[in-house]
Amino acid sequence: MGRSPCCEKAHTNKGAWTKEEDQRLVAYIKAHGEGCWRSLPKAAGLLRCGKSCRLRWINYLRPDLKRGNFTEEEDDVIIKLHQILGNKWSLIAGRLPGRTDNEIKNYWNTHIKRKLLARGIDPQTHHPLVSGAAANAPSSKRPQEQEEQLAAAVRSSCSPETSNDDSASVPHPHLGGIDLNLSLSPPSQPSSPVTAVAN
DNA sequence: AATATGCGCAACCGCTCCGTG
DNA sequence: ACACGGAGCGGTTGCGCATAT
Repeated sequence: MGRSPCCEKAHTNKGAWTKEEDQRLVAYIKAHGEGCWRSLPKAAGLLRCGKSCRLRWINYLRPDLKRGNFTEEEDDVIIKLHQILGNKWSLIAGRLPGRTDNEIKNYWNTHIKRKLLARGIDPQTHHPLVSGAAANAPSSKRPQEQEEQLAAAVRSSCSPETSNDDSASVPHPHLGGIDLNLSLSPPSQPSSPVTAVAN
């Protein structure tokens, strides 16, 4: 309904990023930090949409990214978290330092889905395929509810700081013994990621 | 060696959420 | 209380590479 586009499409590049564009973006964020994405491209001298810059930075250029293969342990964490959160990739990514939501989403769709299907498990419901997959998907909950559920799980079982009984060492029952450190924290620590860039 | 097919990753698109005036 | 704009998220697509035929 007449919503203004996020950028002037006629004057923006699309498709794969060039080395020069990457360098410009990195240099700008090093110097100024992650500010207003909408105005960043112009300020940085890039013919890109702000959203595109943000995505490129978060998914590829951020200095704290791990990259490389997922470990078995990470696989497991993703599966467990997906069981609780559903397709909330950003929340899942927040529990896996160095991994991005896009990366996890891709990994889920290409590897884990197949892995679960091979085990006879429905990747959406995490229930056995044979029984009618009419189970309620976890993603039907609102994000806030999910966070609250996670926080509650932490308080009741995973928080060594706040709990004063032995349950601190007992992970969430759904999590199969994995300590997920489900504290409510933003995916990427805002402690000046710019300064994390090696100079 | 050439071609076809499948797979994985990077990027785009559109929608929703959230903050601000 | 409402409208608007920006940021963030999830789904989907397209391209390039690897493998099979």
